[in-house]
Amino acid sequence: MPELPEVETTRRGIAPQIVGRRVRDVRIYDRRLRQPVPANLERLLQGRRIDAVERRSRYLLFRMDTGTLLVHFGMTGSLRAYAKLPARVPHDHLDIVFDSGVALRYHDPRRFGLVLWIPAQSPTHPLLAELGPEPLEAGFNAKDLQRALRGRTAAIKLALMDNRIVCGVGNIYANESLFRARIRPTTAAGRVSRARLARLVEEVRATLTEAIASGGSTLRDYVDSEGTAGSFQLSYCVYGREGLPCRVCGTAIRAVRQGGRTSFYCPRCQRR
DNA sequence: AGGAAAACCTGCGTGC
DNA sequence: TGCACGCAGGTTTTCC
Repeated sequence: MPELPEVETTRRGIAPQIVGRRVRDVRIYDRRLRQPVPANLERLLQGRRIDAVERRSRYLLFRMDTGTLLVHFGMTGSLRAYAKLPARVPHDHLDIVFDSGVALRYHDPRRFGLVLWIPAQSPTHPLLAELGPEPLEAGFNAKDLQRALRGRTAAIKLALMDNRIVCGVGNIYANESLFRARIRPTTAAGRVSRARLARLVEEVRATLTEAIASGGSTLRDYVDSEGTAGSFQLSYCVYGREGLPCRVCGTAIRAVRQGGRTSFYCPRCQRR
């Protein structure tokens, strides 16, 4: 499910329901994720109050006085809030029940996701230590981006999806942002001019902001914390549109493989 | 050291 | 109907 807009949509849906609430019960059904769900998670969370729900890159961070619960959705993970939990279905991994009766359920068929505990006194967690700037914050700008990409021969799209350069931009939104900035995904990152990088920064911001406003994208199964589907997939210009006419010029959209992922672009609108 | 490829998983659509 | 194959929103590891 998750690029930044889907994680942020989930955060906004969940936070008002659980901030200030205490964990009444934790039930774990399947610990198998990218790393096993911690053996003592139940004890760590029991009775703790949620002070805040934050997002860094595609990580959700549930802040408590004793530490932070870190949740990542991998490719297919999701977190939903329920006033009353429904019957379990395959790939439900765990429930966190609060004193209000609201419960969060984590579901992840492919198990690329993560549920980890970070103690309050520990240094920056390795997963968070090397992350680049947030794309919607001032740290993501043409000047710093140009410095980061100087001399790089890797394709601009791969750089855009590199969490050390800028975090949270995945395959869908990298493709869409590059189309809107009129930059071909295969162009060497170090060869994109400052002016074009400035345009790219603006288009990444606009694309993500619009996607969040649409509640994210629902491709196969993603729904927000309330179970509502996102609608940004209806706005795609290039993603998943190989062979279909460009919405701007009518030229057939092309697909190419980069870094094991499919890139989509308009050969006429994105010349270099 | 940068960069490409493979690995980790399950589910679904397609084509034979 | 069944089966083989390829592909999918991410990240890490391995290999050149």
